Amino acid sequence: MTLAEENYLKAIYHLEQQFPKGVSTNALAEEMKTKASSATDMVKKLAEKNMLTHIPYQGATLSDAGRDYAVNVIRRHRLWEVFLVEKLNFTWDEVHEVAEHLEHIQSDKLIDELDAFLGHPTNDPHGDPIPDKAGNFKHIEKIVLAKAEVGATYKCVGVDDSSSKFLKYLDSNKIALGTVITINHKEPFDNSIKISLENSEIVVSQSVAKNLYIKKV
Amino acid sequence: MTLAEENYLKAIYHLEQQFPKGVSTNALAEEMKTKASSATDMVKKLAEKNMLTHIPYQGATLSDAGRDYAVNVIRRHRLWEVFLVEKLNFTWDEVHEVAEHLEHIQSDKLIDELDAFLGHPTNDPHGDPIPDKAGNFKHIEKIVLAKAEVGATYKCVGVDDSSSKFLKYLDSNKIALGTVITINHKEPFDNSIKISLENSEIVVSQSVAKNLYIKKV
DNA sequence: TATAATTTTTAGATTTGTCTAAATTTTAAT
DNA sequence: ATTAAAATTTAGACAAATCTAAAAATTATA
Repeated sequence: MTLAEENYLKAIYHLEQQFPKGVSTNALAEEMKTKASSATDMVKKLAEKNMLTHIPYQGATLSDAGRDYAVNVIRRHRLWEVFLVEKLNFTWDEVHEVAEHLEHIQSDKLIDELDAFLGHPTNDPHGDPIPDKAGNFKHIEKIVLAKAEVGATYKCVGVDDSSSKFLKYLDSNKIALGTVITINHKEPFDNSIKISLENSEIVVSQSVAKNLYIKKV
Repeated sequence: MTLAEENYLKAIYHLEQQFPKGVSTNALAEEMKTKASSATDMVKKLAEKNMLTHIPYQGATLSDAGRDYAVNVIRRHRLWEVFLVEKLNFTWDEVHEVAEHLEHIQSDKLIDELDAFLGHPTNDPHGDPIPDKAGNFKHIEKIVLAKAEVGATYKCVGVDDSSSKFLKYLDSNKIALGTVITINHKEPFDNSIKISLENSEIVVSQSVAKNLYIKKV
């Protein structure tokens, strides 16, 4: 599996959550920031390698082998993210790019030892679960802040958008994973939400509310 | 700089120690396990990028920029080797291959933080010096075991050949970096050397003696 | 110093992953 | 049910890094 192939597998895996019936060429091209013709070429190649099935004009669906492979790449990525934050003083908005490179290094011993060195972490710095060696991982029952009930109390458990901009916004508002918040008011006009933190009360926009995952405490 | 370019720079840097007047195309091709025509192509490309000067039919010499770049790749490689041995339980014969990949990841913060995390090590697991951030490193005054004096006592400080086979040979004979040895006898017939270790006396062949670096204690 | 042997370079082809532009298929709209 | 729009695929081209085979330059030899 080449670097490009691994990146496509990962992209298809992510898109399958959103489009379980098959990932379209256009969606894949957009995710990979490339052109539809390139996506078609790669999908064909991955189909040849039995990593996915492709019905022309219909879409692509990962095979078991392809899904396993993608999950393994995700495992590598998330373990490196934990390493960067916990051992090398990276902040959660800095890790993604470097982990994109580290994730492609192929060595089972490397990843198994890294996993042990980190104490078998179950979640990466953005709250996403880390698959174990067999590819299994737990879904936490999380909801998006936008769907929170007024008056209830929640804990922040993850982000949908892990762009540097969004993460820095959260930092500057003292919102981190584990932060406990209470929903004070939902404004119907613009879908903004007023929340209480430990020492502050802030209003977050709809776009923030749609990208922050929370869980009832 | 692409991955291939970095590998060529490193190879030319190593060969310059042996051929200070210029690295020949054939020597470079052999080091890179490729063909002379490929080496020519890459040398031309690196000359375009001002990483080296190339006189056709004469050889290649790194520019200051090229040498700095090569030293930086070597720094990355050796720091990762230390990480693998000290933190992830790799043995000194297992690290090279994985470090070959890790060394190409481009992130100053990554390497600076890794360096600090490891406590600014000065030597890699094979005894080779690790350049600091500015590219400076100390040469230890070491000699090859083959040149040792009979009766004298030395400390093992490095290896010339870091192949798994050679390192495993040293392991099985309880020779590690830091091991103190005494030279008992040099056999003129086959240039083998009889040495004493802490709890044993062994005879090493000429090829071993030429690949183990030692230093007077 | 010619000539042979070796080394190096050039020329042209190949693979991977990408692109643009054109052709084809599917979906949507009238 | 046609036609228009959108999505997808195909065809052909390109850059990077490699290869083989042939040409050119250098070095060694007789």
